[in-house]
Amino acid sequence: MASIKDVAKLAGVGLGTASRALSGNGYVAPETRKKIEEAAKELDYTPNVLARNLLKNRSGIIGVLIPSLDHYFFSELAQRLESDLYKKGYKTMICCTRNQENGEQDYLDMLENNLVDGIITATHSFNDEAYIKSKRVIVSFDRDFKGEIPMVSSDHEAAGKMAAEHFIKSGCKKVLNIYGRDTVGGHISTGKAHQVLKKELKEKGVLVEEICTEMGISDTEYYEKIARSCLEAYPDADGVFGSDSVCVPFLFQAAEMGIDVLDKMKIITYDATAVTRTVYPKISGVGQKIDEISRTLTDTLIKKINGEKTEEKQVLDVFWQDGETCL
Amino acid sequence: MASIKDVAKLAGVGLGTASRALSGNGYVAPETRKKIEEAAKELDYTPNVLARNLLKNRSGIIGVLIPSLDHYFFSELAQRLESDLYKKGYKTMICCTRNQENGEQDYLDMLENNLVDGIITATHSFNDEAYIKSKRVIVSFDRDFKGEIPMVSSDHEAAGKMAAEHFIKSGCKKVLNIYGRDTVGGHISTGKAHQVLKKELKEKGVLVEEICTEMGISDTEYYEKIARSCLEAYPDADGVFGSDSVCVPFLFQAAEMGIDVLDKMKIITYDATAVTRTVYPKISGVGQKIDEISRTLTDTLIKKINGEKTEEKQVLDVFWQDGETCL
DNA sequence: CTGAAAGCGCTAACAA
DNA sequence: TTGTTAGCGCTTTCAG
Repeated sequence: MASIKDVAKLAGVGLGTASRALSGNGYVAPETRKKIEEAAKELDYTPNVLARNLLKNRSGIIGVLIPSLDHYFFSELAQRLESDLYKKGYKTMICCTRNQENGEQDYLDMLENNLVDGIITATHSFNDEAYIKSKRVIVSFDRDFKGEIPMVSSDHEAAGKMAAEHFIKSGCKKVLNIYGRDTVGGHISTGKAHQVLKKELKEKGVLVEEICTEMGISDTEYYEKIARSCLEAYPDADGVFGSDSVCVPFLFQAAEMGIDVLDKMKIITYDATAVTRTVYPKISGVGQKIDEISRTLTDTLIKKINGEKTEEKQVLDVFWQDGETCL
Repeated sequence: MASIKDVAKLAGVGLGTASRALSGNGYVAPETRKKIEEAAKELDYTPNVLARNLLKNRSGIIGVLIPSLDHYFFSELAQRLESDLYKKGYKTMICCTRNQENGEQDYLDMLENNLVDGIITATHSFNDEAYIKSKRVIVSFDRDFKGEIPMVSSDHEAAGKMAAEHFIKSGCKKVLNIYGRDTVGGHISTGKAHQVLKKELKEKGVLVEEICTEMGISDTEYYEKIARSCLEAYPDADGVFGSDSVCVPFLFQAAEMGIDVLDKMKIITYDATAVTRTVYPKISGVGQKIDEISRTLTDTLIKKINGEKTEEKQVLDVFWQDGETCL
């Protein structure tokens, strides 16, 4: 591993000169520069970013904390984040906190450690204090740290309203409201959409049945069971509102049970990630603008890194995805 | 940011002693240790890994190069890799090379840069030389660097045979063999499975129609179009072999066109990732053992990091996924 | 057992 | 324009 010292020696110049020539900052005579570049090439020199990082006290790496990658929503979000961060000159360290014993704390330590220049967190599992204690650069997705940490989220309230509107427009009389039990209290998350949906529907005299599922399960069979038991328990339901993980199996379990879902009930999914478009019939629903979320998170993070003032809370629009399962 | 120097000063000890106490290497008197630890706590000291990395010339980070995260197979693989690497004490830097101008080279540079301790590459887009030139630690998934770089892959030949067997057992007479055009010549990849399938089927007198799709497209609509045109062009086909991205839309497009696929034709998917189990009817197919792939890649990489000898080529079994679309 | 000093590879300030 | 020097924060000899 040739160092810049070796290059300088071979080129017959001082250490500083070599550094300036190679890093491109500061004045170097064209001739000298050429000599240095040749020496560098000959020695097959590559700069050691570790040393540079130590000096600048930055690594150019951003930690992205998500529950898991093999989940439609998060894999899309991670994809966008990686891409956006790359464009801004940052590398992405991916940190999946689900399945990992002490993962979140461990990853959070990277900030104190200077291993990452900032963290984008999109998990809900950890206690707030550890985050807030950290004085470094953190931006949160969909999780409210009471103003201590800038947050970006989708307008879950609008999502609930939008869904309610479509159920009502479709003339639904009894809607199954299926959502994951919130593991952390007080955080704004998709739960809000379910609350609003309920309120809106009740006001219009639509019956709402609440079905609580366990959180954080990505097991297909679990959701299939949920779907089956719902279909059995509420044969007269004519509407379903749930996450993609719920609605996709719902659609297919109904088919398997010989129920003509399209005719019998309206399904509205929340998140409307790629699967809901891949399957047939396409599932109608409310979607989060993942690319906009990613861009906003990235921009906010970089502002914070640069010491600029950032907005405390940025709420992004949701959109309606046309499909076959609801008007 | 309190440094170890500050801690030493506050504790009234030498720099080295503080370091030994805090890092746990070397002898320190219990009393002294206590003093140092208290000082560290008081100053809220956290070690700067950047400095440690420079000294040790390692970062504890592994680069994982994949085409994209929002792809069923790769998101699952990335998930497993992150988890396996974490268990071994490494952090994962995720590097998506698709959509990124000069991404692969840029990420590859990280190795030379010392930013990562090793790279697991699962992309097919780049020229081999850049990889082979690099003398550092690389392990490849499903890509043959002619023995220069250890490779892990699935037994695509067995996959082809397995698929053929099932088509034959089901009495198929005309099978559509749908595969992406290989962008890079000579690399072993899923293409091998399609070759073998063709050979095996022909030997048994089964007709095989070859359908070539563009590579690297994750656009649903594109595959829907493919499915439609196949269904129209080959109304008498009774078998389909393709990737998940092909088979899922195929199933649903057929349904949309009012074709009773289950009755009319057998579908065998290759990769059999989670989607193929989520949808109904479940799609039969050949699967790659992603967790085993991940474990093998990780183990091999770590062996290389530790300077141990590694196997040049490790071929892993594929498995049959029972489903409704083929016996 | 402990302190001082050297140095990982690089950049930046200061002279020359 | 260039060379020298002083660190970034840490670990690790090497004396003591």
